[in-house]
Amino acid sequence: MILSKTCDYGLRAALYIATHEREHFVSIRRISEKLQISFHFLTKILQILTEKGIMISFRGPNGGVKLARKAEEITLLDIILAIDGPGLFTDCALGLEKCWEGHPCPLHQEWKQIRTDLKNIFQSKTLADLAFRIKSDTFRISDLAVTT
Amino acid sequence: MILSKTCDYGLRAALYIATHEREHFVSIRRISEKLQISFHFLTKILQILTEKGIMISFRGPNGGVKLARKAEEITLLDIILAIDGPGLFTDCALGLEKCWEGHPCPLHQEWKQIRTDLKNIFQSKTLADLAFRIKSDTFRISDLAVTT
DNA sequence: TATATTTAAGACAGTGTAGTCTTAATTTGG
DNA sequence: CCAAATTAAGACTACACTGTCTTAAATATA
Ligand code: SF4
Ligand code: SF4
Repeated sequence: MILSKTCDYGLRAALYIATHEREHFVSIRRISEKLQISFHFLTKILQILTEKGIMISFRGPNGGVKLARKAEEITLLDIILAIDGPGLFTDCALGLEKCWEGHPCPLHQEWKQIRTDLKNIFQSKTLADLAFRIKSDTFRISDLAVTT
Repeated sequence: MILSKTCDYGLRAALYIATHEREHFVSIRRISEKLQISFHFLTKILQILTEKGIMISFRGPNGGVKLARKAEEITLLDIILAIDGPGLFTDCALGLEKCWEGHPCPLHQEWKQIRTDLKNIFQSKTLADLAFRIKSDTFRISDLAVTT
């Protein structure tokens, strides 16, 4: 898996939130049910996103989490960096510790290109972009056929 | 990490072997020292490659492992599939279990392309290709500066 | 104020990957 | 045949990632 399971859950939750009103808090319980993710586990993941300033949380009745910025201003990369860190975009394909340019591993060129492509994709897609696709009902963020 | 550590070790060991004579067996002890990989762990990894028919092993003095086919005929993909399996080239970017084309996750297009690019790179590079780069002494397969 | 709702925090368990160690089997060479 | 070298096999340990559970803190509303 290219992203950790934790990160996949975080992305899917963020997309669920982005497909709903920005003004309301969405309860984690609800997200966990809709996306079929363990409630407690998801709580911890969203706490990370809250600490990192990507989400805002609120306790008590009608509480939950919501996006800290507009969905147009949050990229997938923001969430991936918050949860998995930058490793995917910096690590060596062969697991070498030090990547000296000028004396790199033999996959240098190809891998560097792939890493760049990957980063560009995640950086160029905002939550709003994907939320739009999801709302069109052609795309889904759960193994269930329908997610409301 | 895009490949498991086990797979990185397997690839690096295969590249080390490919940079040496095809006719001789190379001892696992030597590979582990040159590449700074735990001997016993590497033994198990190379056993996998032997089981899968990518390597041939031989016990006793002057024993070791060697490539079962010519280095020109073994691709990186062969080794990755043997160790990590096909998941990297088939799994969903968001971790969904089922990937219905026609109702996929919202990263469908982009991710499918990246997966294809990745597979093409690994499939188009043979051990011989990379061994050539390594022998030119510009590239390395260890954190050490020199690997003989 | 009391109760219900909801996130926060942290302890804890399960699982899989990574790594270590011991013993067995095979082969060579003296 | 015997000793040394080397892979095979499997038990075992260590650690990180995933997931569960319990208790605390904050908030709304009746
Ligand atoms: S250049 Fe080579 S050594 Fe450096 S990160 Fe890329 S693949 Fe790894
Ligand atoms: S199309 Fe979408 S759902 Fe299917 S594997 Fe690709 S990313 Fe995953």
